[in-house]
Amino acid sequence: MQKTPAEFKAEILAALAHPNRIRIVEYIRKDIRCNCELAPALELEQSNLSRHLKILVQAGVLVSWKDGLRVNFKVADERIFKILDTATALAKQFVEKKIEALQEA
Amino acid sequence: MQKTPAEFKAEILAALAHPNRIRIVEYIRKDIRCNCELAPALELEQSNLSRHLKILVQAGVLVSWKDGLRVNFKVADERIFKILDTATALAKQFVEKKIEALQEA
DNA sequence: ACGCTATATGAGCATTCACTCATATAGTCA
DNA sequence: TGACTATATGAGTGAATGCTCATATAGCGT
Repeated sequence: MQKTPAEFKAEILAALAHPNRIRIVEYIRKDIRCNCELAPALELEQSNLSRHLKILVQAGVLVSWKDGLRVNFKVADERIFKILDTATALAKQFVEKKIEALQEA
Repeated sequence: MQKTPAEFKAEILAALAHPNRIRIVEYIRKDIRCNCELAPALELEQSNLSRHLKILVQAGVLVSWKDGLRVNFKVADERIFKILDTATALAKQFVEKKIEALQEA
């Protein structure tokens, strides 16, 4: 079945729309990391991390390649960070507005 | 319970990460729309649409105000479109790369 | 071959999500 | 007031998600 444009956009956003996946992407930033390094750093269970990484790769957020036993990852495109940074700015502004509204009341 | 930074970012992305909600936001773009106009235009059941709109408002993607019987909506911030447009560009590029890879093989 | 390390995946579980139908609420107008 | 319109919400359902434990696979070094 053919995917609609909205479905394509939703897919990449859905891949990013999870706290642990955001932590993974931000931890990797410009460096190259392997699964084995991420698990202890982010305190994620190995199989859980592996599944999150798979989701990110399948959505095109990360690219991965094998290096012996390890699988390395890097962020596929700088624009991923633009999305995250914009989301951060919006979230921050939204929370601040809410606090303002509370203080006025 | 205190929300982590990653959770805040994930929330706004999760609000956007659904095909129907993307369609809603893109239909509204810069215009002001009411629930009653969106339902037939997007072919969404009224209660379903109402719930999607609630999610978008709660995440700060849309702002709403009452006007008589109607509830009107507009997109809260231009940067929402930056996120959507970037996601679109990334999705497009990713699909194209996949097709290339298939043709090489 | 063996053991060891890194990663992937099957199965099961609890939770959340998207949807629909029916009903409730709120505002308008005669 | 009552009829009508617009929106919200309770309840139920099936599907998807995130997690964990256990097991499988794959590549290394001895």
